[in-house]
Amino acid sequence: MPELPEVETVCRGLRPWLEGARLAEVMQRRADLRWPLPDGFAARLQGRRIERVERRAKYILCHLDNDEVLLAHLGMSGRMVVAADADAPLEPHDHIVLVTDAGAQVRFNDTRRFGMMDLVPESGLERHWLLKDLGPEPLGNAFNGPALAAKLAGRRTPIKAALLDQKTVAGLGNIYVCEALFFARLSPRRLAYTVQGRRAESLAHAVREVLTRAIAAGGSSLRDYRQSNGELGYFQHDWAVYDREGEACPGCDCEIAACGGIRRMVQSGRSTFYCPRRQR
DNA sequence: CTACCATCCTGGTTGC
DNA sequence: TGCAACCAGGATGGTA
Repeated sequence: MPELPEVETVCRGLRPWLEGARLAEVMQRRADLRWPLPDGFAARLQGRRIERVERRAKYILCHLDNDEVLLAHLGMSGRMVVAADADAPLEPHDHIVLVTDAGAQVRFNDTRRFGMMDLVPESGLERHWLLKDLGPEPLGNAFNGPALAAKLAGRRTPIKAALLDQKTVAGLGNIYVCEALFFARLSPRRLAYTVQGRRAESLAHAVREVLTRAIAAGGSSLRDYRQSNGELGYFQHDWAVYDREGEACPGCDCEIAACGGIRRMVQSGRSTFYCPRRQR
């Protein structure tokens, strides 16, 4: 699912409804998502004020007024839906419902239930087992060519797999890895340790660029994903290679009949889309 | 370290 | 049309 641009869009959509609001009521409709929810989950949220909504990688962090943080991940199919009508009946897979003192409702809906929520003390946030090994934020100051090169040094795994690894850089998923490799003109098969110097510079730049453009478009909408106001993101129309097998490469001017256009292959069990002519 | 696989779930699409 | 197989934006954990 949702990768960094979609999660960023969700956070931006939630802020007007949640920041500064107090949770008047929290409905927990099942005991577990991907993992069990913590003991007393709903009761511990009830009455708390949400001070800030932040994003770290693909995680949503709601900082509460008691120095705890509501940590959430959307998994593959998770959505945060702001209910226009608070009386509207709950949908299937609406697992958690937050009701604010202003009467707004945020419903966490997750069909495949690969998402998670947890309550974490602010002081131990960085040491949380899901956060402690995350690499740098790709849009932060710590992410650049040399930093990426250092992470890739010595790694004999394909660059595609290295970028999907959240320890290398945090927040990329299958779509944006394919897109970034295309713009950096690097083959997804290239071994990670060979991406150094100018290539690492170019890749770091491509990652930043594609994420920035995707956020500006409100993310990509596949089957499940919508912005929290119900609008669709539209970056899926801007994909250069993802889900475009057989189409013409937007960077080459060759005849499709001759080159076959964009290819699809499977790497570590996931689809990779690329242009074999342009990406080396 | 690395690759590979299974796993958690549901639902939409494809192919026979 | 029916039904089964396959596929999907994520991420962990085990094995060899």
